[in-house]
Amino acid sequence: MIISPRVLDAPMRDPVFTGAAMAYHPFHAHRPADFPMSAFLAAAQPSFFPALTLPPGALTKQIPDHALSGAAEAGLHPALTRHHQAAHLRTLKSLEPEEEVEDDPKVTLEAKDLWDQFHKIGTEMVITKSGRRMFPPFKVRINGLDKKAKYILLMDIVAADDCRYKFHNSRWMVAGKADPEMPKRMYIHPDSPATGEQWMAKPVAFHKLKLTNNISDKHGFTILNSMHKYQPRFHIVRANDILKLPYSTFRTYVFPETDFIAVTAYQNDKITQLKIDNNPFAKGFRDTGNGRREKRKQLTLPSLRMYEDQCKADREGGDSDASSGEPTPGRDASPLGAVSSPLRFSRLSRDEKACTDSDQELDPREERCARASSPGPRAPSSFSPRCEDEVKDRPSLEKEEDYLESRKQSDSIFSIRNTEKDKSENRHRKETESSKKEVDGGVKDGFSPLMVQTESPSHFSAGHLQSLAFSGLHGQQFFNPLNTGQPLFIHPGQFAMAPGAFSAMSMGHLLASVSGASGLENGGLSAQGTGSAPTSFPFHLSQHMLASQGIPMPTFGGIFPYPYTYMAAAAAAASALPSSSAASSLSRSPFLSSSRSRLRFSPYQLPMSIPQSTNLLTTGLPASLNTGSESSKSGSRETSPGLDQNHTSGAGQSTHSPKTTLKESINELHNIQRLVRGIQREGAASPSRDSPK
Amino acid sequence: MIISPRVLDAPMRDPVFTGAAMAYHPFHAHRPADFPMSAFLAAAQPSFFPALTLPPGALTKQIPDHALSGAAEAGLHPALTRHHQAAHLRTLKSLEPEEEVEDDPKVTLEAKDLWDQFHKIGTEMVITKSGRRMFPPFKVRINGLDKKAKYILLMDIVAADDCRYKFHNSRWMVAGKADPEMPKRMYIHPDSPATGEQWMAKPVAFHKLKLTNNISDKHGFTILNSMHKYQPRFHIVRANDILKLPYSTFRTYVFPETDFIAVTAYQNDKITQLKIDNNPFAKGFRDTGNGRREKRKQLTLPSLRMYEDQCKADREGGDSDASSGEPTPGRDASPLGAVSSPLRFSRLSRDEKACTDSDQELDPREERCARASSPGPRAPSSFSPRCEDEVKDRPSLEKEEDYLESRKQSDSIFSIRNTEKDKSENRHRKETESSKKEVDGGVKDGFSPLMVQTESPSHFSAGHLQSLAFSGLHGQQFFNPLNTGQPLFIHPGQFAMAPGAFSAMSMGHLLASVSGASGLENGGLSAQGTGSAPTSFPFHLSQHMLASQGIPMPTFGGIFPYPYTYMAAAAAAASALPSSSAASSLSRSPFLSSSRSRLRFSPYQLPMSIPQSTNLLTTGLPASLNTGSESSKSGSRETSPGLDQNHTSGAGQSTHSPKTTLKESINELHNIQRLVRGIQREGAASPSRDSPK
DNA sequence: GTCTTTACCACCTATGTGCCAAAT
DNA sequence: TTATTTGGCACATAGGTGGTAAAG
Repeated sequence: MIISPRVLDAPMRDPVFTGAAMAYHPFHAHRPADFPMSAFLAAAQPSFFPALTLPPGALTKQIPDHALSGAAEAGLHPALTRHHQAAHLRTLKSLEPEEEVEDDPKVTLEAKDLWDQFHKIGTEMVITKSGRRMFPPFKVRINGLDKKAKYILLMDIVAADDCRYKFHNSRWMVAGKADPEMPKRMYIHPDSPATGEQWMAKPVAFHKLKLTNNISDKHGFTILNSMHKYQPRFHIVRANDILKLPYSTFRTYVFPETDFIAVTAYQNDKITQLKIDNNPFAKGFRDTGNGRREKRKQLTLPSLRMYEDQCKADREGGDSDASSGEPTPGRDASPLGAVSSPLRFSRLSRDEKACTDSDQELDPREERCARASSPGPRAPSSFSPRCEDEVKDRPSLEKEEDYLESRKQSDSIFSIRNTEKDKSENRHRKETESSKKEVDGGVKDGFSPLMVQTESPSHFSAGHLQSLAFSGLHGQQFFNPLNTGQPLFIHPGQFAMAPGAFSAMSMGHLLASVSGASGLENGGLSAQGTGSAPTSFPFHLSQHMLASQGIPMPTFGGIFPYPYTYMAAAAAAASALPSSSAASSLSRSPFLSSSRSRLRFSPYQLPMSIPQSTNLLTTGLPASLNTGSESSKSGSRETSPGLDQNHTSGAGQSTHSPKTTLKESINELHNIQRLVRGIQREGAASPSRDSPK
Repeated sequence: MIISPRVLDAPMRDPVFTGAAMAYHPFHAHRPADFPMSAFLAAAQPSFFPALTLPPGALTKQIPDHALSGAAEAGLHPALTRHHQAAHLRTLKSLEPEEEVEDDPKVTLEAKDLWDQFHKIGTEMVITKSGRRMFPPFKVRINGLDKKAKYILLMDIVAADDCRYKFHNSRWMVAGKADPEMPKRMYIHPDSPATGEQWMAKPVAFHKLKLTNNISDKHGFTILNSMHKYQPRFHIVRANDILKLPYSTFRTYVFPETDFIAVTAYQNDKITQLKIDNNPFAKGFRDTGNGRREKRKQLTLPSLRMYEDQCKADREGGDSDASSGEPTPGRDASPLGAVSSPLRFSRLSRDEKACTDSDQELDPREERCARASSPGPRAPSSFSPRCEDEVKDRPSLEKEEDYLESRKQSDSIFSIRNTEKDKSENRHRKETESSKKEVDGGVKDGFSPLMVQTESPSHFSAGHLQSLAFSGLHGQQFFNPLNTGQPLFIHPGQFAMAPGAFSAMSMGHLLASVSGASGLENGGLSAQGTGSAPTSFPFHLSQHMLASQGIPMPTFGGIFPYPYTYMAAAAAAASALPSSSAASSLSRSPFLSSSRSRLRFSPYQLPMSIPQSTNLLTTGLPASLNTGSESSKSGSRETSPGLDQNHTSGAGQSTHSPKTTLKESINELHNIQRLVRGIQREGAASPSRDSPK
C-alpha cells in the first residue's frame, strides 16, 4: 500500500515566499563574535529569501558503468553520459515547444523506516563549522511528473518551532525561546533542471546538502542554530531554468519524520548508536568483535543497520547521488522505506511566546516536544505539536520504547493530529479557532493538500497564521503594517493566481536573497567582478548568489509508480527575520477542505517593503503585505495577469483554475508587483533593481 | 614575457567538423572481441561527430571556502556558491539582452614546464579499461574573453599522426601504420556554459577527462589506441547553451608539448619516475628513505616534483577542478608554467602511407619521431615532424639528456619547424608545396593563427590536406564522393560564414554522435525511457548522449592578463572513419599568411551524407561535402544566412567579416542545411529530425 | 618466444564519522 | 561548574597511482 505524501500546496500552486535575509542580525547576543562585518553586510542585503544553494563540486564522480547501459542498445553513441552534460541536454530539451502536460507528483521519502527509527528516538543532526551532512540522507522518490517537462527540485530546512531545546534527563525539552534565525538558504538539487522522466527514474538524494553552525559560512551550507528543532522540506518546481524559478509554482512536501534537532555534539546515545550502526562512515565505531572504540556502550537497539545494507545492495543501482562519499541507500532501502509517508504533518506554533521563557521548565510534558509529529498509519490524529510549552495532547512518553509503540499506531499518510494547542498562535492575529477547525475538517482521503503559508520567523510551524488563512482576512492582510519593522509577507499561492506576478516577485526576492554568497566552485570569484547580470535578473542575481554543496548523481534508473495523491503547492522560499512577530499570511488551497488543521507548515516569508521606497528589498519597513487564506474561504481564485504562463500548468491539480476571483487581492498584488518591478517578461526575468546594497 | 598560444582559427572562426562516428568499425581486426554488438550499433548510429562528454559525477566536491570569499564583502548573501548553481546563474545571465562584445581569447597552458619535462622525454599516458586520467593534467588559463558572454569550453584528443609506435632500445619509434581510430569524443568542460569572466577567473582544468582503451566504453571516456601518439586540443566556443554549439564558432588551441603516446603500461622508466615524482597519487612509489617499492631505480632526474608542490600551494587557491582526486596545480604551478606556449605546432603527415609499413624499421632516425614538436623559444624551426618515416631534419638524439639540451634552445612561442618532409602528405591531393610555403611565410609575431582543417582520419596532422586548403578547391570539395563510403567532410570555417547553417549542421552531427552513451550520473537510466527530446534537438539528442567524466571546479579566482595574441578558430568536432583516404578540406584564415607550413592540425572531420537520403546521419554515402580552404585563397568570405547570429561575434579576430563571398558554397550549405533541417530558430534549436536510427 | 594487456595489490589523496580532550 | 563548542584523531569510503605477475 502506498502512502500519499503530504504536500503543501497553494490553491494555484503559487509559491510562498517569506523574508529570509536579515533573519539573523549580527548584533544579536548569539555568537556575535562569530559574525564578521562581511557577514553582516550580507545579511543587510535586501535578500529576503533564503539563498539558493547547489552542490558545488558535485560533479566529481563518474557515472557507474551500468548506469550508462542501455544507451548503446538504444542505438545511441556510447559517448557523453555524465551528469552535467545530461543537464545540458535537459536544458536543450526545454527549448522544445512546450506543451503543458498535467502532472501529478507523488513524493515518497526514501528509507522512511530508517528515518522513523531516528525520529522515534529524537533525531539529532550534528552541525559543524566545516559542514556536516545529514545522516539519514534526505532522499525522495518522485512519481507523477510530466516526463517531458523540466523540473527544478529544491530542499530547505526551516525551524520547526521557535524554541530552544536542551537534552536533560535523557530527553529533549524546551529550554526557552529560539535564538535568532540563521540566514535561510534554499538548496537546489544539482541536477536541476531535469526532466520529470529523469527525476522519476531514481530516488533523488540531497545528501550533498551540508549543515553548519557557522553563521558566516561561504559554502552555501545550510546554517542552523544548535539545540533548535528543524524540519527539512522538499520542493518541486516546474521550470526549465533557474531563471524561471521566480515565476514558477512551488509544490512543497514535508515529511514529519525527518525533523531533527541540530546539535554540535550528540546528546542522546541512542542516536549516536543508530548513526554508528547505519552510517558506513562511522563503521569504525561499531563494536565488531574487536573491541571498537570506547563510549558506545552497546546502547540498546540492535540497530538493524538496514540502511547500510541497503546502501551496499544498491550501490550499483545508480542513485541520484552517486557522488563520492554518500553511500546512498538504494531505492529499496527497505520494503517500506521506499514508500515513505509524507504526512501533512503537524507543526506548529512558532508563537513568539510559546517557548519564550520556558527555559527552566524541564517539565516532563515538554520533553516530548522535540519528538512529536509522526507518520501514523492514516491515523488522522497522529500529528503532534512541536515545541510549545503547552504540549497538552502530547503524551509524555518517558521511554522511547513506549513512545515507539504509540507511534506504530499511526502510519496512515494523512493522519493529522489536531493538537488543539495553538492557542498562542493567534496571538498576533485575531484569527479564531474556527479556521483551525476548518482545516481539521477533512483528513480522510489519502491526499490532503497542505497549505503553505508565510510566517515572519519562517518557522516550520505557522499555527498562528493558520487561523489567519482561514479567517478570510486575506484581503486585509495585504499591506498590513508589521509590528516591528519586519518584512511583510506575501503568499502568492494564497491568491490562487497562476504563477505570475506574485510568484515572480516572490521568487525574485528569493533569488535576490541568494545573491549573497558565491562564486563558482572554481574558486574565489570576487563578487564585484563576477557578479553578473544585474540587468537581466531581478534583484541583482549574481553568480555569487549560488552555492552548491556537492552534487549527487542525477536521478535515473527505474520508474516508481506510486499512486500517491499529492498536493500542488505553494512555494516556499524566503527568509525570516529573527523571531519577531510580523505579519504573516496563510494560503489555503481549495482542497484544503480535506486538509487538517495543522497541515500548513510555515514556508519562508516573503518580506515586502512598503511602496514608499520602490525598493522592496529594504527590510524592516512598516508596511507589509500578507497573503491570507483564500481558497477554502473565498472559494474563488484569481490569477494574476499571467507573468509566466508556462508555469501555470504545473501540477495536475484539480483546482487548476487560475484567473478566478478575489479581484481586490489581485489589484494589490499588482501594486506590489509594480513595486518589485522588473517582472514584465513572461518567463524571463526582467531587469529589476539589484539589491540596494 | 608572455608567449602567445597557437590558435587554430578559421578565417571566420567557423567550426571545423569532421566525421567522428564510424571512426571505428566493429569488424576491424583490432580487438574485435572487445567490441560488443551494442557498441557496434552505437557506432552505426548516425553519429558522425565525436561524442560530447562532460564530467559526470563532477559535482562532487565543495568549493573551497576562500573561493567564495568576496561574496560577503560584495554585500552579497553568503549563500549558494557552488559550481552547478553558478552555472545556472550563468545561464540566467545569458538570457539578458546579449550585446556582442569583441573578445580576444588568449590561452596559456598551465604547468607548462611540467609538460615540457614530460615532453622532452616523450610523454606517455596510461590508458586502462576503467579509464585513467592524464597526468600532467590538461589545464589552461584563459584571458581576453568577453566577461559577460558565455562560453563552452571543450577538449578532445586527436591522433597526432597515423603511425603506430613501439618503444625499442629506450626510444620510441614508428612501428607501422596506425590502427583504426577509435570513436572520437568531445569532452565538454563540466562548468560549461559559463561566462568569460568565470572562465578567466582561474585556470580551467580538464582533469576529469579519462582515457581508456575500452572501445565499448560507456562512460564517455576518451578512447585511444595504445602505442599511438595523440594530441590534446582545447576549444573555446562562444555559446550560451550546448544547444547552440552546432551554430557556434570553435576556436581551437593546440599545445604541442601536451602530445603523448598512449600506453597500457609505461615504457620509459623516466616517464614513470617523472609521474611518480609529480603525481600526488603516486607518492607511494617514491623512494622516500623508507625503501619504497621496487622497480624505480632512482632513474635520473631529481624530478623536481614541482608540480606536486604547486598543487599543495594552491590547493586553497580554488582551481577550476576542485573536484576530488585531482590535486590541481595552482595557477602558479611554476613561474613559467603559468605561461605555456601554445605553439602552432607541427604536425603532420598522417599520410596513409607515411608510417604504413615501417614496422620493421628501428631506424634511429625515427626514434625521435615520437618526440618532435616542441615549444622552442621563438625559434621558428623548433617544430619537428611527428610520425613520418622520413624524419629527416630530426636529429636522432640517442640520449634524452642530449635531446633535452637541444630542446632548451627552443622556447619561443612561435618557433615553427618546417620539417620539409611532408612530401607524402600531398599524395592524396594534388596540392603543391606552394601552399605549404605560404603557410610557412610569417612565423614572426607572437601570434600565428593556425588553420583548422578537416581530414578523413581526423588525425592531428593533416599535412596533406593543407595543400588542399590552399589549392582553392574548396568549392569543389563539396559533395565530393568519398572513396570508400566514408563520410564527407564539412568545414564550416572554410566558408567564413557566420556560425550559421553549416556550423549548425555540423554540431548537429556532433551532438548526434553524442547520443550514444549515457544516462546521468544518477545511475542507470535506460536509453529507451530516458531518451529524450527528440523533437527539439536535431538528430535525436538524448540525454544519453552526454557523459561527463567528473567535474573540476568552475574557473574562478584571479584574472590572468596575459597579452597573448591568439587565433580564433575553426571548430573541431567530428569523427573520422578508420584511416582511409577521403575527401578532406582545409580552411585557411587570412592570418594564415603568418602561419607556418605545418601549422595546421587536423580537426575532426564532418561527415556529410548525401542529399539522396534526407538523413545526413547515414554514413558511408557516396556524396560528401568538404570544406575547402577559403580565406587565403578566395580572400572573400560569406556568411551563411545567419542561423545563429549571436555567435558570429565570437573571437576578437581581425578577420571578422562574415557574409563575404563564396556564394556557391553557401548555396550548398543551405542545401545541406535543409537536409539537416530543424535549424531554423536562431540560437535555439528547432526540432529537426532525430537521428534516423 | 616477444610484446602488450589485464587484474590485483599496496599506497596515496580526499573526505565523511563519531570520539575525545580542550577550549569557550 | 555546567553546558556547548572546537579541533584533532582514528577509522571508514571512494577513488587515483604504479608495480607486479599472469594472462593474451
